[in-house]
Formats: sequence, structure tokens, C-alpha cells
Amino acid sequence: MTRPAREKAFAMITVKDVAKAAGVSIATVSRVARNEDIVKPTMREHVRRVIKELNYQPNALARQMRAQSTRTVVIIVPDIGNTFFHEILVGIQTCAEENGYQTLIANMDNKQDIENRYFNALLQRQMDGVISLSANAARNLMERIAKRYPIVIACQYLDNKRIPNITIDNLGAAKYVTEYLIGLGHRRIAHLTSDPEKLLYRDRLAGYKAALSEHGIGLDRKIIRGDKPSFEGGFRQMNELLRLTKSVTAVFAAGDTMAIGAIKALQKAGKRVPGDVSVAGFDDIEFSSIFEPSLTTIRQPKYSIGYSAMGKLIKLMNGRKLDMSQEILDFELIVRDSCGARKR
Amino acid sequence: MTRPAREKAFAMITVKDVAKAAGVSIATVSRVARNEDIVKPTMREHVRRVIKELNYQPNALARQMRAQSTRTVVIIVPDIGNTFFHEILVGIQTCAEENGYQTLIANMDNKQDIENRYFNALLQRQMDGVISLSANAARNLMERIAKRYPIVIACQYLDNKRIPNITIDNLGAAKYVTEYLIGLGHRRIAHLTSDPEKLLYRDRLAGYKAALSEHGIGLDRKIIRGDKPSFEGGFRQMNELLRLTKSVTAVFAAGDTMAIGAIKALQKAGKRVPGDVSVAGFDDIEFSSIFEPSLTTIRQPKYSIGYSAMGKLIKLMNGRKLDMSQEILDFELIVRDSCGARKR
DNA sequence: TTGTATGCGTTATCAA
DNA sequence: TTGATAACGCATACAA
Repeated sequence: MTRPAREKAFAMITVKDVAKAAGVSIATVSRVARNEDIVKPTMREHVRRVIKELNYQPNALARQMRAQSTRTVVIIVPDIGNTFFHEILVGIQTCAEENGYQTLIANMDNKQDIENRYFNALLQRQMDGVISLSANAARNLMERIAKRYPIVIACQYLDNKRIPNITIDNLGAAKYVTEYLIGLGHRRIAHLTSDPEKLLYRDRLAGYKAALSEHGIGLDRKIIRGDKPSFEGGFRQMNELLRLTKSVTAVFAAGDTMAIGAIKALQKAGKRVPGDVSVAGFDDIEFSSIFEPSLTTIRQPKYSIGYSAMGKLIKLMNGRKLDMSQEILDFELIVRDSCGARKR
Repeated sequence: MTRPAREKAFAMITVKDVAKAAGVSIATVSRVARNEDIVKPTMREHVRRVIKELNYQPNALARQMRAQSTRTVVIIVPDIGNTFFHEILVGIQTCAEENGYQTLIANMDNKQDIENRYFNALLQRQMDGVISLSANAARNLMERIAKRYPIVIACQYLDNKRIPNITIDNLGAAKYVTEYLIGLGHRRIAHLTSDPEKLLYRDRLAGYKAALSEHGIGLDRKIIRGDKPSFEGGFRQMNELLRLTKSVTAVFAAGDTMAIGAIKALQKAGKRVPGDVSVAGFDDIEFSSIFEPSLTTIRQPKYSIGYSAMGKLIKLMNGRKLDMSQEILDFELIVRDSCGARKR
């Protein structure tokens, strides 16, 4: 006789136990448990009663093992503390629920290897698919996996357009908000960015540059700064900018948390926002409307991004092909107080 | 021949395939895959090469089925958008990682039934244990489960002290912060609370009352208000308070988001904080230090709560008993600007 | 040191 | 309509 290495703390009721107690075969128990309609009503009732009596719960592990499918999808989130991801998760989970899938959230918390680890769960059939809100894993690994397994990238993305992904037009949005600042009369506009490894930030930077160039404004590399995409990062970057002799009149941050950090730095230095300096952000996190001054920013259709990503993934898991591997959703400029042009 | 209902999109390499290719038994393959040291080095090398060649990945489902253990713990989070939970999650995950456990986050997003659903995963052996940051599930269900399965409740808790839980002394903390306000000279202090079903809020309310009573301040039920524990909830409650003829000089909110909402309402009404009204919160969420004015609040040792909760759960999963089913950690009053007494 | 054979709990095929 | 039984992929007791 074989037995597990570790004693289970608690006994488990199986089909066998139910079958014995009910005086039927395990096949019948299984059929009743799954509501198969070929079972005779009287029999069904009888078995149901026993199931209830013994409080039988089918072992999900065994089921999944049989089906070679967990109907579970893992969502890789770079940083769960970042509220930007919240609504995306809701979108994903809504779509998953509608289609009978379970979602589980893997928090990377900025640890790079977690992403790889969960790809492994995919390879080991522990998960049926992956939605990654990060594109940090080794690029070639990700490409290799995407070729054979269901995976969708949302928000972030790679140069390789064949990996299914869904995002907004970051370049276009960045250009749009920069042009908005130009339209308000600003000519000396700083840009706060982050990790240039991430296409996301490269695109936003490119949009910023495109807007300046199209309006005949020269590029000044000194007012383009990079740091962590956090409150502290924005705070630091702004302090650097404040040291420059030729000061800026506006700031476009590639993320709301950075923008808020920048505003705090400005306020600490005695500058008024938007009186002395206008600040625009990107993402429209929850706090941006609460913060004082409320932040003018780019809103991404977060719920739709999540919902649509899950929809794509379900298609892939069902073995179907996607019409387009890349989907680009619309953004929206939310005008609030931080640029001095309140819409009413 | 039997086969799964749904075709797997992609073929899977199993021990059998490796065994055949390497000309050995599946037992040997299994041993090499798990780095058992009884395998002869030359053999090990040989099998390893084949494993690599075929890119064999052990099927986690089968392993778990065999072991009757997933080494996975589910964390039930009421609302992942609430940053209060972030650091707790980090604490949990750190401890889990140190002990070879995987964590998965189940976002309730305020939907009550999710908690029940994940308890089900426990019953079905899909999870080895549960940490719930919510205590919303039907009380009797939870008590029944806790009797037989590894579960720990953190932050929230039930009257039933036998269900393992870890928390701060909410009553004591609420009393402490109320006394702090009294010490600043306030006599008319409002309290913003939420769902009285939750012991958490009942305790904080009780602490508030205790402080008033001990200092001979009469209770005025009109300045105790309840609403959703959100920004909007706090905003609404404060607006109600502003309508009273006999205005308050201080507000103690049973949560930081409510406190911030209240401050916004005050500012909108032309009141200065802390000039005209002092506001204290509870939880010390990330934003409380960034908000203007920065919030005086109670800090819970979030990381420790998470780490310790996971530690308790591991004990339970190993079949051991806990010395104390309830653990109470220290809180800390963080004095910032919102009550007008900046500590330097 | 390696191989054979069994069981984990379920579902599904086939026979009764 | 029900029952016996063979898989799913892995890990291990036991035999060789």
C-alpha cells in the first residue's frame, strides 16, 4: 500500500465512501454529483441525501487531473499596491466569471522572477492561461511561450506585435496631452519618465517629442528626467528640475503617482500648481481626483482593457485564433485643476 | 480507451515519454526530476539530458493529486483596490515564500459570495489553507470550517475567539486617538463609522465612547455617523455633520479613506483643517502621508500582521495546535498635520 | 541502484 | 439505467 508522504490533517470523503454508504457504484455517485440526467429520479434523490449527510465535496484536484484543465487563469500584476490595476482586475474577473473561469492574482511586487515562475505554472498545466499586466520577463521566453500557450499581455507590451496584447495608443495619448499643454501657452514643458526598457515609457516619451517637434519647439534633454514610477520618483525628479536655471512652466509625467510626487515637490518649494507650474499625469488613478489640486490626466479604459483581455484569452484557450493579435483602445483626456483650465 | 472531454490544445510530455526516449523506467525519470540522490551520477546525467531535450515539465496537477496537497494558500482580500491591504499581503507572501508555499489572492471586490466560494476550494483540497482578511462569510459557516480546516483571520475577526485571528487592539487604539484629541482640548468630537455588523467598527466605536466617558464628556448620538468606509462615505458623513447647528471641533474617522473624504468636505465648505476642525483617521494607508494636510492616524503593523498570520496558518497546516488562537499586536499613533500638533 | 506495480479521486467507456 | 473498470501523470513500497 502506498500513502502520501505527509499525513493529511483531516480525512476526506470520496465517491467511494458515498457509494458504500448509499449502496451504489461510484459511477452513480459521480453522475449524481455532476447532475447528469440519465440517473433515475428516485436514485438521484437517494444519493443526494447521502452526499449531503456525509458532506461530500468532490476533490477538485482529481477532477482537474482528469480533465487536464483547471479552468483557472493567472493574472500577473506588477504591483498590487498600485490602484491603477484595480479596475483592470475587475474587468478581467467579470469576463472570467461570465465564462466559468476562476482567476488568481499573482503579485510580482517588483520581483522579476515571479513572472517566470507563473509561466512555469502554465507549462505544468496548473493554469489554463495567463494574463500578464507586465512585460518584464525575458522577452525570448515570453515569445516562446506565447507561440504555444494561451497568454495575453495587457497595458504593457513588447515590440513583437504577434504576442496578443491590448493597450491604448500610448504614443498618441502622450502627444495629445502634450499638445494640450502647448495649447495652454506652454513652451517649456518637462517630461518625467521611467525605465526606458519598457516600451510603454518609450512610447510616451516619443509622443511628447512628436508634439514638441510638430509645434516647432526645440527639445531640451535636461528637462527630460527618468526615475522610479513612484511618488518618491516624481518628487526627486521635480527637485532636480527645480535646480535648473531656466525653469519650466509645465510638467508632463508619464504616470499619476510621479505627477503627484512632482506637485508635492513644487508645493514644498513654494510654487503654486497650476499658478506657477502646470502638471499633467497619465493613468487616472483613483487618487488623482481626490488630490489637491486634482490632476489633469489621461484616462485609460481600464475595465474594458481587462474585460477584453480575458475575452481574447478565452478564445485562445479554446484553441481559436485571434483576428488581430493587437488591440488598441481609446484614451480620454480628463481635464481637472492641475493645469489651470478647469472644465465645468 | 478514455480521453478527456476537451482536446488539449497542445500535447504534453510525460514521464513515460522521457522514460521511453531514455530507455529507462518511469521511476528513474521521476527520481531524477526530483533530484533524489539515490540515482547513479551517470544515469542522472543521461536522464537529465533527455529531460532537457524533450523539455519535460512535471505535471503539477498530478503531483498535487498524488501528494493531496497543493502547497498553496488562498488569501481572501475584501478589496484589492484598498492600499491598506498591500503591505499585509507582502508580509504574508514573504513568510509563505520562506516556507515553500504559494499564495494566491482572491479579490472579493465586495461581493459576499466570493468568500464562500473560496472556502469551497479549501474543502475540495484545492487549497491547503486560507487567510481571510475579511470576516463577512456566514459566521456559522466560518466557524464550522475553522473547526476542521486551516484558516486564519487577519485584521477582521469574529466574536468567537476560538477562530485563529490576528489583529490590533481596535478598542484600545480608538480610545487612544480619541484621548489624544481630548488632550488637544477638543470636547465636541464626532465619530465616523461604518457597518455595525463588523466587530471592527463596533470596537472602534466602543473605544471612542470609552474615552469620552472616562473624561466626563457626554455622548451625542447626532455626531456619530455611519456610511460606507470610502472616500465618498466620509464626504457624505461630514456634510451631514456640517448641517448641525452645534458644530464639532474634531472628527475621528474609523478609516483613513473616510477621514480624507471628510477633510475634502470640510475644505469645500470653507473650513480649514486643522485650523477650524481637527481630523484623525485609522489605518495609515499610503496616501495619508501624501495628502494635504497629512493625516494623523493609527498605524497598524501591517507587515507583521501578514507575516504572523501566515506563520500561524503554517502551524495549522502542519497539524499543530496554536498556543493562543488570538494574537493582538501593538498599534502606533502617527501624529501628522491634520490635528494641528505636528511632531518634529 | 533500478524497475514493477499500485493508488491518489475523478470521469468516461463499455458491458450488463 | 446502473456497474465495473480503465485511464489521467505522478510518486513510492517493494521486488529484483
